[in-house]
Amino acid sequence: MGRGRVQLKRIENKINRQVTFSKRRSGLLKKAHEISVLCDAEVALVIFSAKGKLYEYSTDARMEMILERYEHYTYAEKELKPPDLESPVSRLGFGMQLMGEQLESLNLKEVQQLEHQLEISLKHIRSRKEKALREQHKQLEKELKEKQKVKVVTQQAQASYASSVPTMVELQPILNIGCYQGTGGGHGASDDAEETQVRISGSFLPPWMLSHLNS
Amino acid sequence: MGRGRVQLKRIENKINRQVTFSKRRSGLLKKAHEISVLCDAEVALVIFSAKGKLYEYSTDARMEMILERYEHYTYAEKELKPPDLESPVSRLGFGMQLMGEQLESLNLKEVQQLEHQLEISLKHIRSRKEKALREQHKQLEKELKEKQKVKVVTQQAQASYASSVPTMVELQPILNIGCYQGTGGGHGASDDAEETQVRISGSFLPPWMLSHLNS
DNA sequence: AACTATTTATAAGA
DNA sequence: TTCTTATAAATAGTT
Repeated sequence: MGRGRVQLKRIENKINRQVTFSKRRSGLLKKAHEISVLCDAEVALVIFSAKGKLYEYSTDARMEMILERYEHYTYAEKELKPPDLESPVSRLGFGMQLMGEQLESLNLKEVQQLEHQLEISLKHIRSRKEKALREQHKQLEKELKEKQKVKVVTQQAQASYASSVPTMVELQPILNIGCYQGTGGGHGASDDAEETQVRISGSFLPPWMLSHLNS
Repeated sequence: MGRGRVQLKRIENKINRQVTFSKRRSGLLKKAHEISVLCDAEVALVIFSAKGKLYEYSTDARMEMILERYEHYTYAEKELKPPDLESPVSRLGFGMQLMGEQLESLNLKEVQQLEHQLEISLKHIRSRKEKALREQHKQLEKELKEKQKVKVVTQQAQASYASSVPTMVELQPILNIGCYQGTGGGHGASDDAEETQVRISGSFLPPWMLSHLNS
């Protein structure tokens, strides 16, 4: 509507884009209000400008109620999604994702609280990792000794090998390498009985790192 | 737009209302998409028909994220309410808590993945913290300069007039209350062209909604 | 921020 | 419902 046809693509000229945004925004808000009144519909409209400023319209100023109604309406759909969204890890991932989106808008205090929380969590995780590592070491050592025993039994003269059992220090890198293998998007073929999924949205990377892959 | 002028009031004829709803709905969705693409804006539009059917549009199908962004943006206004358990930060905290409880049951691989994710997240958070710190610093410096300016002015005033003349500092809050400026339906940031609006009982009303009040 | 030439949206009719 | 068409509205480019 105007002197030229509209190409549906981002207006590159900044001034032009700003002016058009201003004009169309008021047009959109007006039309949202009109359909609401004329047709007895309930409308919620949220617009963030490119600069991040918020504009909104909602029927009878009931934004929260309409959004709640929306959440309720779409609730069933979300529950069917594959990953268990209620699992702690998924919830964590979701929180992280949302936080990534909003990081820019958090204030200093919030950011500091988050940092603190993450540090604590990281400490717990590492402590747990150490324990898991130790357990695996023990297991491997045990298996090695078993093998050694067999060797000793079958090759009775090999007693000198006993001192060559790998130490913890030597084992470490092997373990690390072995355990990082094949984690990309796959879930362990291990016990599915446990609900302990670490997979988040098909990826282990925080979603905001992948944002450039999205359309 | 059509063969007759539009009265902004509910269309009483049911058939007519339904037809108009259908037409205007598609028009509204189209325009929401257009402003989103043309102007690089983020839009969330939710429409419930009178019969309760849901129609929606959101930029890049990111409805949930846009609504979260909205919730966060308007958080300040809702500060009086109990903590929002659905907020990303709350959600994150809850996830962390549950995860702590379940840590023991994670295997080594899962724990390492979690550690990795947390490290990345921490990096993001810290980067954001740096930025927030810098911003706060700038703001403080600015305020200091302002105060010093005022001091100079008021000291001069008090020197030449009676001491009962209000200082700028005392006047400021009064001025702010008396001359409240709406921000074009937007909140916060001072960018984007402004538009005069009237705030009534917690809602911003744009000029076009008040047209029937004008003679 | 106003002003128009045009394009778009759409009310009514078929 | 869908299409057609006359007209009202929105708005792109200009001043």
